[in-house]
Amino acid sequence: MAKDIKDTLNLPQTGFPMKANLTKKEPEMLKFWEENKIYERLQNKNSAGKHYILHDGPPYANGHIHIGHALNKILKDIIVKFKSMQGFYSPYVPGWDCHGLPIELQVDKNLGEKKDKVDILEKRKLCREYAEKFVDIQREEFKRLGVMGDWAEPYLTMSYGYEGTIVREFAEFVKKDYVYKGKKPVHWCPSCVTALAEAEVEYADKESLSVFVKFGVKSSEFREKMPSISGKNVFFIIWTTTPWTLPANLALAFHPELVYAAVEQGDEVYIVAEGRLDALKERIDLNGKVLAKISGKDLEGINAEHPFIRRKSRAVLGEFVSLEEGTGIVHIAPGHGEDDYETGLKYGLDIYAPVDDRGKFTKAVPELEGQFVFKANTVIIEILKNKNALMKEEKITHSYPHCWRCKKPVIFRATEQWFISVEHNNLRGKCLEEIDKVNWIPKWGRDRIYNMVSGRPDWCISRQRAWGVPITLIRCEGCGEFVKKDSVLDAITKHIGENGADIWFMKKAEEFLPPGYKCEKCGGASFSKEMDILDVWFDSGVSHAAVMKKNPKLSWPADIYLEGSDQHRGWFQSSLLTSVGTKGTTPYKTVLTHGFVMDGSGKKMSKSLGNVVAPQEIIKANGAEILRLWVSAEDYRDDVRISKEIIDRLTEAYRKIRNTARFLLGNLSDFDGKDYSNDLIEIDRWAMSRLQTLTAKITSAYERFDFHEVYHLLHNFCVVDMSSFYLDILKDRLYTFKAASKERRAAQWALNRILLTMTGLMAPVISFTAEEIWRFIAGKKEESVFLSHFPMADEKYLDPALEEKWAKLIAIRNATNKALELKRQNKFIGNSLEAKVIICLPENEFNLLNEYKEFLPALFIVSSAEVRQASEKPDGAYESEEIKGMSVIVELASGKKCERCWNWSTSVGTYTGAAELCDRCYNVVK
RNA sequence: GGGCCUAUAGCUCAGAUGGUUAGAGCGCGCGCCUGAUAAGCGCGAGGUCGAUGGUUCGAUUCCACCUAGGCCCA
Repeated sequence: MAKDIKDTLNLPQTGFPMKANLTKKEPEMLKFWEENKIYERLQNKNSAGKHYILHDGPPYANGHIHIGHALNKILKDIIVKFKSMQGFYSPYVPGWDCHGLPIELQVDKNLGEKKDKVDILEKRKLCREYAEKFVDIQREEFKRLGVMGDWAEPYLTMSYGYEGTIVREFAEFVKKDYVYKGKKPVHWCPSCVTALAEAEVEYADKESLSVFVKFGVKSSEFREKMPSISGKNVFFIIWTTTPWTLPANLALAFHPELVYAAVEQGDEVYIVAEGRLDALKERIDLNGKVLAKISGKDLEGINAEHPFIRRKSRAVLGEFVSLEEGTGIVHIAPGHGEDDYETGLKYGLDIYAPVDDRGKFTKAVPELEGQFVFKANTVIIEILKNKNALMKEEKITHSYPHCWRCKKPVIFRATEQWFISVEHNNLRGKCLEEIDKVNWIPKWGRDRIYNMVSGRPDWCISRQRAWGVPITLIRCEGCGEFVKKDSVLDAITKHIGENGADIWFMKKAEEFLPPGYKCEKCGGASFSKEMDILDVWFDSGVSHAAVMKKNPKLSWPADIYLEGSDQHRGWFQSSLLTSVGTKGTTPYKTVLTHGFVMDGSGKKMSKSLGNVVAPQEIIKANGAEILRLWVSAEDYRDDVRISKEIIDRLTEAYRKIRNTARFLLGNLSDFDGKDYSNDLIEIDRWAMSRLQTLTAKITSAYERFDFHEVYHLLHNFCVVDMSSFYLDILKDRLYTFKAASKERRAAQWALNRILLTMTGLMAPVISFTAEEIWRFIAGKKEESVFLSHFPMADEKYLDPALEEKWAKLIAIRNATNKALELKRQNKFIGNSLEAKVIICLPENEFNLLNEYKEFLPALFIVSSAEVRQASEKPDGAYESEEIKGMSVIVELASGKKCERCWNWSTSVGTYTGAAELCDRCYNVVK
């Protein structure tokens, strides 16, 4: 019998599963997108539309993708999908950065012993294969995330065409005279006779000889600045752990903000930082009287005497000087240290390094010529002693860079390098101007890159490596002049564009020159090729030229670049420099940055801490969809976190969204698709208005790239407006009314609109699920949700006044729920349909609620409801804290429970043959 | 050490030109329902708004310093 009654209801029916089973379903959906060319069709559909170009920053083709890659690519995908659904022509051409050291090192590692024997072309071939392998791996991993794009035709910085563009852009810099050869200190292994990159350096403890050295100062230097010590025997004291760099000393650095003290000891006066006096008392027995003090910045320009070479050593200023060690005065050898080099550039000092490839002194230092630097330490100490310039020597153990191949200590040594000048042609100034034309999101990105560009040195573009695009310059063997003739540069560009950069290593220098070419300077006919490799940042930096300009689908400049905030120093800057250098303007209109992915406690992930979360694991356990939801839920402007709890919470949220959609689908299974908009009752119009408000807010959030708002808005809509309110109330109408009644059809019409809109709104984020829902929606025409237009708020249904009015009704409903809950706790009622409520309200609220008298049982989901004036409040009523003057009485509803609709009614039992039905149900069923 | 940034309930996020008991959702606890059921509904408990000083009648909101954390440099 009960079963029969149930059959008279319109219960939800759908094949849309409650359990998502994402790990299995996602690959099927990917196949659907691929086989049906959804991305391609989306592009074709919009090809006449306004362009919105997101230009992909190329990840490095090395290793599997990590969670940071996933964050970056999903963010890009959300933007591309949103813009595309809005009708913008927004093709996404992914790329990879293929050249460079990490790949070369990996190939070297694989080669083992053979690495130094294999020829450069063979090694380059292996590098290319290695990069290709990881391009393929990463491509599959990115596709698995649900990211749509031109995966079949990505850009690779190692493709011949791209290599040609790199050479052409480099040639542009040469033609415009930005490129020069200069010196810069690099890590150098004197045993392997090679430059080393930072990644090839290992730090290990080493015992060194450290020395305190006196630099004499002519007393006349202090006449004006420190008259009290003028006329005395004054010395600056320095401390160094590399005595061998003393022959290259050209300056002494002081901190501008530190105070320096002149200490009298015997007949000499020593100047050291005041803040080091205590420490030095112990270290070098410095305990004399302080005669005078002077600020560091006042010492600038004073000349000291080199202790054993006839040369001045200038007092300069450096922020890097610290009080942690030494004397607060730092010995500066611009050819042998990073700070030293920077300081040297600033003060126009020679980048001087009188040491050869094998770490031996050159003839520039006659007394040490031919001696290995580390061995020369003791000789230098002897010399210092003889000159009475040594205050103290001692052995110390400190962390020192070692070569990762031969494990021997390395040195820092200035070598010839190629540079792009940032001062030439006011490149820096122009970049700074361009920075202010860009929309930086978040806006502090502007300050960050502005400060970096303001302070950056010239761009060192040469690397002593094998894997990359060569610096394609040809040198006259006779006079050393480089050929910078346009026609020659253009010919080289053509060669490389057609044959790839390998051609540079296959042909002789002369083969790149016109037959019979003679040096324009000296007339020489013998030439050699430059063999250094271009910095890979130049490769990716010119992607705006190699990709945006060349790919006919794209346009220039890009609407947006989107990368991690580390790229303010990296790609954003190299792109800016190359673009401003050759084209005069920035290649991007907007730059959006995201933070890094941290573990659940905000700490960075590391193998040693064991807190690394791999995207592959989350995909396997929860599905890429959860990862996508995670990306949207986090505020990526700051660092984002990921943890089991976060993923668990998101999985819950996902289920809620999914189940809401499922409920809608279930209740639409018999919808006839006709227009019932004229039959809507007020709560339906309220729901429609809420839907428009949601659409407007979510659209705006997407436009502002505030995806976490999209997530919260969507989730809250499902939970608050739909599940716990509208849908809960609607069940009675949907289940118990006649299937084709206009009341029920009106509800279905609204639900259909809600479902369609929600699905479109979620599609850029939870694409798999949106597409899955889309397939279950009857009566729509596009094959994929992505081919449908992004939902637009329909003004006709937007009714703020109605929403406001209903906000009050909802408040009263909430207060009523509290009263019902008390009775439930008392076991007075269970289901709220067992109750009748009597609501007593003050004038305003009474009038409002009284308008809805007939609707109140539905609103409160009770069997009966009555409204009274506050003055009629009986004793023992529940008094609301939230709504002043409101009180509620909960009574048992009169009559009996209708077995069909479960409402209590006095009409139950009055129908013969249908004693278990209420009048409403009787009339439906009869 | 420098540049830039972050810190609000267990989690993800709101919020205030400084002004009554700081919000939401989830989770958690208690309960209801069994016609969204590995679902749905209700109620409730959770926060000295990172710490300390200062400005102010009043600061979580402004300022300074500190701590923790992050990116990039050194």
